[in-house]
Amino acid sequence: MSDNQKKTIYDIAQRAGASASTVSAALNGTWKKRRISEATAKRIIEIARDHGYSANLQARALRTSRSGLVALLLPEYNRFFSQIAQTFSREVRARNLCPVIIATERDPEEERSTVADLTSWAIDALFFVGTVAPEDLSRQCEAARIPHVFVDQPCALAPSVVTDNRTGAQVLTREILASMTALGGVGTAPRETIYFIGGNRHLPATANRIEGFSEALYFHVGRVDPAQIIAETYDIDAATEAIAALYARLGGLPRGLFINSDSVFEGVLRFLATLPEHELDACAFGCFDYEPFGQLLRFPVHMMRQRHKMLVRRAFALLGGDGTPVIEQVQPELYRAPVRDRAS
Amino acid sequence: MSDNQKKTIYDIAQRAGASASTVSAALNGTWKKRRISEATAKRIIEIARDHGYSANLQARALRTSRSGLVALLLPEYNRFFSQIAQTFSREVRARNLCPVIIATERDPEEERSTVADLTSWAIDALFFVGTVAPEDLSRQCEAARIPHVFVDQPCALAPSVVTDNRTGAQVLTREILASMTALGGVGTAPRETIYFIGGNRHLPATANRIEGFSEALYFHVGRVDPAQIIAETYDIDAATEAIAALYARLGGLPRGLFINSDSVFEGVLRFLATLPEHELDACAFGCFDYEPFGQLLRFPVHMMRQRHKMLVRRAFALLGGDGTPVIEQVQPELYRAPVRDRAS
DNA sequence: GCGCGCTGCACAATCGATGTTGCAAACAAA
DNA sequence: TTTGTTTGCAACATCGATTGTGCAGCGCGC
Repeated sequence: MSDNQKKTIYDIAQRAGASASTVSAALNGTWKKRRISEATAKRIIEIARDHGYSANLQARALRTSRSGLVALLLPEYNRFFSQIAQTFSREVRARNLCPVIIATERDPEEERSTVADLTSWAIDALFFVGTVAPEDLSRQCEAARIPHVFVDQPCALAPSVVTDNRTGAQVLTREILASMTALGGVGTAPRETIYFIGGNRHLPATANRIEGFSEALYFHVGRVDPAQIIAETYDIDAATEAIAALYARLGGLPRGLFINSDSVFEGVLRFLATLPEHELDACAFGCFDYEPFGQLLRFPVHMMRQRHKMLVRRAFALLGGDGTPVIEQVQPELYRAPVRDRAS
Repeated sequence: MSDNQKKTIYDIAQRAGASASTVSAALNGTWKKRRISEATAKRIIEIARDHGYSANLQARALRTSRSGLVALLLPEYNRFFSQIAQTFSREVRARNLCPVIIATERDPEEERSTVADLTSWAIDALFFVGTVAPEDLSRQCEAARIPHVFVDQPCALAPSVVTDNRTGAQVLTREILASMTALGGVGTAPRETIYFIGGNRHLPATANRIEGFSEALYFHVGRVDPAQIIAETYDIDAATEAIAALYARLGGLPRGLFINSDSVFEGVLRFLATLPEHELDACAFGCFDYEPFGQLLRFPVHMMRQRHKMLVRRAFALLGGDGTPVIEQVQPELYRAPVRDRAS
């Protein structure tokens, strides 16, 4: 029925015996404003449908200088970021826009050039998740007048939505301490206390979690030893080494462990899997990230789940604002691991 | 230094005392072909850089009817698909193109309309991963003359790259059977044999895995009971129920379990976590998907890792072809779980 | 001094959709 | 009949980059 050639408004105009501008108005819904009779509009719309017309979006974007594209920059597709991507994708499509998601692999130069590319595409808005150099990126967007928001990693120059890492860490730490109490109490001796492991203390997220951790711990036992905080990197292999080193140094596991992310969890677990079960039973674990498989281990692990839906929704809401730098905090949720019954 | 207004080739042309066409040629590298002197070209390029010029990609795409966008459609961002997305993203960017990744949530209508949208964007190529209605989508692309490839789910009308599920399932099954032998042997009695659990027998991937499973099993014990195959859905809750039902029916775990995907694994594990350890030790597990946490459980799980990089690379290679329907198979890799020593 | 070929560039048409402006026809008011 | 007013639509310029075509100027041969 429809020729397989590309259709333009001019083709439709010819078929309808109307002009291109009339067709345009009919199809993009502005026909009322443009005083096109309802009859003409309906007729054109039908003809367009019959011929399988679909607008050339480049042409539209060129003319209107709005692309209908909304972009998300993320470091990589790990579990957390993938969830963010998923929600982002839904939210964007719900607004009849097109999501563009790009992983920049934590490379600042890659971030820069990607933003430049997106600028050339006349992106309507830009979301940054966990970027390395927020301020630079914000300036870049500012120059191109692109509305933007930061998620998970705050920026001093633009609206940001982040997890309340400090409070979250306090809550998680308290939960671990409670479990430790059940396991024989919290003391100040190396083997009787809790350790914070993983993450990068120079990044805001980790820094805030360390703060919350320290506060909760200080409140409980009155002191915090810097040696209790091991936070140089999120690297998974480094995590395995770090926990092994700690184990060697203490002559066993400590009574509590605050694991600072999914990837660190995986690394730590690699070591833990080599230990006999009774050693694991004598340690209380908490992880600041939610990992479904964490529920399925043979020992309980408390987890802090970041609310990716809320983060993304708030970010969208902030986009509507005037771009003033604010930092919104979203509370994470505690998953409280049930105490396993060791019947067998 | 540079005004914060948008720059066009006309602006640059003025600054350079040249014409727009010369600027265009200089900037997009065709200046040699167009007999622009090297001196002029260099000068223009420098001026463009100084003024922070970046081409309007809509205009370019409109004129050339090539957008430089390459799209990937996937059902959702689970672990496997996220890895695919990651590699896809890299490969596309390595070719100086822009990746557009969209999740269609396994909804055929969503798939259709997304492809229509992408068509309007004059996408250069389209990758489909795990789509519901491959043939319809292929016809749609054909009509719009968009080169396309199917990954992970074959299409009868277009080039496809899929994991060799049949051979993979054979290998995995053999591995599980070997472990079962060590656990007391493979028999035909319900508790002494192996079960296939999860996935949808009406989808090609699962169907092929069932084939491979059956072949390996038949070769080993000479018979396969249809009751040994439980494959109605990938749903995670359904998996928990299915394994619980099986456990109830058999009065315990069977001696071997073939788990047909990451999500099914999670569901099954939810049930397994409630069992005493010695019951788990008496069963050999295999999972057709790779899940890092699977290595870290207290019992061994063999896993088949799909080679996402290879899948994506082959898909790119097929794009170069003439679009003839072929199905390329990629062998998955076996992760052979070490036998845990139960010292403690 | 004329013609020829080459070099180096400018001109202008074009891609498809948008929206401002203009202009007939229809109708109303006077 | 003349003068407004509204209705319904067509013409045309425009967004910014690409590309076929044209044409000066120059060197060279004869």
